[in-house]
Amino acid sequence: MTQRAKPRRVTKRRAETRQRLLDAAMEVFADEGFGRASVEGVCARAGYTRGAFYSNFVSLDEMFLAMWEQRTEVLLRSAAEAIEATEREPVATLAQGIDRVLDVAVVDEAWYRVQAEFTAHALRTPGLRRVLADREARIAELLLPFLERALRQVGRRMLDREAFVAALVAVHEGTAGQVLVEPDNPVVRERRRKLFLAVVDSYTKTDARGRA
Amino acid sequence: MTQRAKPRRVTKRRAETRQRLLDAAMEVFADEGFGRASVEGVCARAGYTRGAFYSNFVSLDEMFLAMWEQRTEVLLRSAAEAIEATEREPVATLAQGIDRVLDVAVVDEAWYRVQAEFTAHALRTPGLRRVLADREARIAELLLPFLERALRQVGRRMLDREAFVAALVAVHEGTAGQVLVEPDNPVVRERRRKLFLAVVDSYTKTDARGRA
DNA sequence: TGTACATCAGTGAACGCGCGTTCACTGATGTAC
DNA sequence: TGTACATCAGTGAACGCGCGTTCACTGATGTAC
Repeated sequence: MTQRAKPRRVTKRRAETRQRLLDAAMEVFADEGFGRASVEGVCARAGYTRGAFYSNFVSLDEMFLAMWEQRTEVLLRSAAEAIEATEREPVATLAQGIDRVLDVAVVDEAWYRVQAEFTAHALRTPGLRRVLADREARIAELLLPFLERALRQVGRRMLDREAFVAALVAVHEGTAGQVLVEPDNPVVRERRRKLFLAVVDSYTKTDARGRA
Repeated sequence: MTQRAKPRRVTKRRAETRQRLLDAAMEVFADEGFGRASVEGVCARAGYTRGAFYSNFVSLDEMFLAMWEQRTEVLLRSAAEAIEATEREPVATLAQGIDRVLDVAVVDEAWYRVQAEFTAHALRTPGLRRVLADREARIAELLLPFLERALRQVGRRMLDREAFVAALVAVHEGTAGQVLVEPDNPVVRERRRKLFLAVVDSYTKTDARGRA
């Protein structure tokens, strides 16, 4: 029974402000950490006064969620595009397929930091676990068709689809942390690739029909 | 040239206070997040006034590091003990060995949250990456002898020792997150076990000598 | 297309609170004899 | 073992600042004619 009947005029300027604030939030959260970030700090970085924040968000918590969801969405979309580009050039070898997976699963430090803090935050905040679970489901949904096709091109097929995707995600997150802790050590990055290969090898088998 | 010549009397009472503050910090950081925690909050939880904090620590940052190092130390030690208890009852099957690994790599929510935030914090703070890297090295040091022995008992040996441990750690951290996001879903936990098994299988081979 | 008007978006000042940090002080603890 | 003394550990009050939050106001933006 709230008085939100009117559809509101809203528009361009407002949308831009909101977006600039969200972008500034990403930077500030990555630099200082979510917990240490202040409304004042985010607004200053975006070039607004604090009032602009309250005109667009209720709290930093709400803003963090909005920012995280938007960034996640963008990441998934760009991954989807990268994957579609695949359609044209089929995968020739398993190793080549792994490289494609690694191209999609980018290791970005700023995002890793934010993601780590968001996970901790979500585990601490009642309704947010589901948000993380849903994201994992969306990743699976997005990745499976691609994996299926790529594997077929190399004469393989998945044994347990869900478990396979979950394993890839776990390995991505676990090794991303290691890569960032020792950013200048190429051995760590190579181990990451090797572990992906091991997982693909374990969770798939050569297909009777498409052999070689 | 500081005036710290005197060895200071220090003792019991002080050590207890420090410990109570560190314990309170663990609770507060897990509950509210490191960034949101305040000196006041930690002291209140420990039952002291703020002065006690400044008598023992310079800043929350220093305290976080001290607390993290102490907890890490305790975890590693207790893991070492659990491992030594192994000496007596040899491992009969590979699956049994995996169970032992899973017993050591406990998934604890409070600690996971703190660890996630500490990692983000460390990536943000110049000298702290090394601390994380050193920890991984210590884990390897601790785990390798155990893994070697257990594998021998099952007639297997490691192909690349360092890569193997790194893979186990990555898989532990990646799947721990998944388990905590869906704590009531037994499938997720089972997938974790399965992934550990896959890794062990990939990074080791049956030993020519000790076959069956 | 131009103008007059209504509504909105963001400003900036104001208020107050929580808390970081300091410090003189006192009860606790260890030491010397 | 007991006592007197020195030093320390933690207290609690005080100060001030950063910042969250509110709100009357104004320039910007869209709408109607």
